[in-house]
Amino acid sequence: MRASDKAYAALRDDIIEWRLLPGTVLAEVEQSERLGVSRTPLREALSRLTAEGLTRTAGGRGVVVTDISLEDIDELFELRETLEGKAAALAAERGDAATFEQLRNELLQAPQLISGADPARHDYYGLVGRLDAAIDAAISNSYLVQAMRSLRVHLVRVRRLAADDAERLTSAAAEHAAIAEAIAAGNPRLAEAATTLHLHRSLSHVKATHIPH
Amino acid sequence: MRASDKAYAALRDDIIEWRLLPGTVLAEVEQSERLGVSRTPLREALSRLTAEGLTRTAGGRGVVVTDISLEDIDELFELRETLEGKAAALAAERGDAATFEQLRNELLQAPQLISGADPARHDYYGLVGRLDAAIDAAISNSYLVQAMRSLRVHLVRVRRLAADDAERLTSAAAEHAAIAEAIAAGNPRLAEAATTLHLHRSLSHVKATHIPH
DNA sequence: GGCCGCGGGCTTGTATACAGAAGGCCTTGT
DNA sequence: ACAAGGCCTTCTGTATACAAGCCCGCGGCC
Repeated sequence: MRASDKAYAALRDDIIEWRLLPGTVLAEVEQSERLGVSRTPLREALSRLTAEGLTRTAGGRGVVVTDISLEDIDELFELRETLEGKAAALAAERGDAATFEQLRNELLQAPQLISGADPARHDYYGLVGRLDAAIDAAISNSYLVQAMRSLRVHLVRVRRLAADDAERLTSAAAEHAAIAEAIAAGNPRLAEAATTLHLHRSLSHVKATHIPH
Repeated sequence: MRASDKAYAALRDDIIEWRLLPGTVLAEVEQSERLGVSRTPLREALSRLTAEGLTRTAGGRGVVVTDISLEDIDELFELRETLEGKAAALAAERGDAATFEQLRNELLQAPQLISGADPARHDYYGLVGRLDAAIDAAISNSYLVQAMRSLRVHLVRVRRLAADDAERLTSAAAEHAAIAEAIAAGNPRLAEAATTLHLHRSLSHVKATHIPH
């Protein structure tokens, strides 16, 4: 693995997991020493982070970790609703029914995973990730996929602000199952509606259980 | 201006204007000598281009200019319709009516600019750019704006493939005026519909007058 | 006492030297 | 003659040294 990739992954995780809090200045020499790489690959990592919006240049004083305000969360979900709604609709038109039927059945049994301990819960997140991947593959639009991918980074960061209690995860699993079912049924409008519903509930949950940093 | 910015702008323009054709390999030493900068800022420029999708890494043999296929154009406009449709709707909800009323009036007089020589036509493109900027400002969603901005780079590149005859530009001006009017009227669904109509006609025009490279 | 200007220190931006890896070509064996 | 293997060239990836810019703080001046 390249040193720049290593530095990028390390910094990205530190920011997403809120180990590097908003406002933290990332001086090049300091971070390069901390991560054990030289300044050149570190600069590339910082460029990528800044392009993604996780950091911003602070005019001659290095780059700083960007903040996420309540308005940012609203804007994020507004775009997410647009993109993922369209993605679900396209998947319903173009996707393979059997694939999503299978995912739906697995999602309906997800509560057993959620109620379990941490390793099982990790399996649940993997299942949701497989649904996302299946949708990405079904829509066959690389530009749309890339737009959603760039959003997911921020969304993971926001998710870490909320309390993922078992109750919410159980509801979310049912909502995901509804999306998969609509896609399997080949109903674009229903798939979009199910996605809208899920995202609104997710947003409400995040805003309700918001943990200040 | 930084050397990396200069190299980025030069390469980006060369690619968008089709002076660097798809498949061209951009070796670091070669390009750094051509543009009069060192390898370090040039690498940063190439990273940015690759992140935008204008180039892609060719596994150990530098980066190559990406191609744009017919399917790419379809995918591009599919995403564009989603994003700009939502943007127009949001602008209708949140925008200032007087601003868009003014833009509509100017767009209705645009045929006079289009029929003229090149400097006037440049004014027309500036006018359309002001409409885009007004929509960007009205929606007040930085994530959506950024997603559209990253798309526009590719769209300019595609536009260079089509013949911008006066007839099409006149029609486009009328379509833009319809969008501005719907936004000024505060009608989100109408604004979205007008945008959908405009984009479909643009896509048809591009595909009809497509110039192979 | 407040404001403007200048200098020191630290930061980023750039250039270049070095190392590692990958592809191509030549050679050699079958 | 063809294929496989190794060497060599050339590229990218990394490290470091150098230059330029910016902010902060101090001092003088109004």
